[in-house]
Amino acid sequence: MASKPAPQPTPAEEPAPEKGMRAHAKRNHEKLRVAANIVVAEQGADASLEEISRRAGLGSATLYRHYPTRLILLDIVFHDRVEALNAETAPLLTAADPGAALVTWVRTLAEHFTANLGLAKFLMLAEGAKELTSAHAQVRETGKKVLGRAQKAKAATADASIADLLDLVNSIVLANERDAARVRRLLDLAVGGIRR
Amino acid sequence: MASKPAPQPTPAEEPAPEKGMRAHAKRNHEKLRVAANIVVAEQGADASLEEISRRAGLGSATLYRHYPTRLILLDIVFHDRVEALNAETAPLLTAADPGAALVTWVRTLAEHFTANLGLAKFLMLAEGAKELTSAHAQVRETGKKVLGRAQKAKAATADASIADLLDLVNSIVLANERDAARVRRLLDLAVGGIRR
DNA sequence: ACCTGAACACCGTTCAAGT
DNA sequence: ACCTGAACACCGTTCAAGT
Repeated sequence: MASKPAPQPTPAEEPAPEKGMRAHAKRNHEKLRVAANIVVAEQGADASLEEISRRAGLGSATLYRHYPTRLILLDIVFHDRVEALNAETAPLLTAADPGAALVTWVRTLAEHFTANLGLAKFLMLAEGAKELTSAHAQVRETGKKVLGRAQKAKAATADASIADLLDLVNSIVLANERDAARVRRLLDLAVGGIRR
Repeated sequence: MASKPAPQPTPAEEPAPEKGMRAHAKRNHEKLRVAANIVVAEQGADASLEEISRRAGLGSATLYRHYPTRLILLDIVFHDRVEALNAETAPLLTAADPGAALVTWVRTLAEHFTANLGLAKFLMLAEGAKELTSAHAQVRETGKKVLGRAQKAKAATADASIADLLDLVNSIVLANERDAARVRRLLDLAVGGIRR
């Protein structure tokens, strides 16, 4: 058992060997991620970056080094949530009743959006920046198919595109993000229509 | 004609007589109002108060003296627009077709909201702060009656309240305030419903 | 009575200087 | 290679000091 394998004579003036630096940076990365999760949960997509670095115990410039843009940071924060949303809506693609599936799709989105403050705005920002990763693109793709199936079954108006539908959901969520019951009520109204 | 009615001996250390001061203050008031109109038209309800005072050529503290809260300032800025909206929607209360009147009411609101950046948010803020002046209250009252007539004629779902309807309109407008065509499209969808 | 510079407590973002 | 204090250009709001 060669327990001490001839350590490289690392100069004293260097704070740590390269491997140690990377490990240190990695720990900071992680600290920032954890802090971002907390602060974004509290403040949403517009969370103060200063506050995030403060909670991580680091300077704000370090946050910028690790996450050059807000969108990149939000992408890390919401990655798992987007995947969970996709997993939950996937079965709707083969559901027996396409009309009911569409309603469920809208309600599931609303649930995830109100349960995760900032998620709706993040998806909007990601679309606007055309930085769609596979995860976001899949939200839209699933929605498109669910809507298409409902339209083919004459269970949804042919007028609406997936862009319209996502925009409608996002608008209602953004304006009422902290009131899940209200979001659900307004979405049900919009899906059912006001006029008779 | 007693032209010089024994003027009070105003001390020299006072910069101007009371009447002059009031006129001066009134002019500043007006400068701020004009600047607010311009900047709010550009930036909406969240317009920078610093920018408004800068454009008025005054210190921001002076703005606070004249308009202690943002809501008070917005109330001045939007007063005429709210009255115009009320004037335009009033005939809908006696329109022949209550269902069509409801659709027109929604579209008229949308037009005014997109034509006047910040108006939708101002009305929301005013409701939240319970500082409804008669002008805002009338928007709601007219809407309530128009909706009620449509419901009585079985031309609108009995599920929707005026609060729901205003909230729906406001949500869609706020998220798409700079794209009037998009607002109209999404509102038509919501009024007509997605599901068949 | 009215106005204002300056202060205070915040932002987001960048960069020279440190290790 | 990585981190950070400090700077820069902004906010909204308040207040002592000026006239």
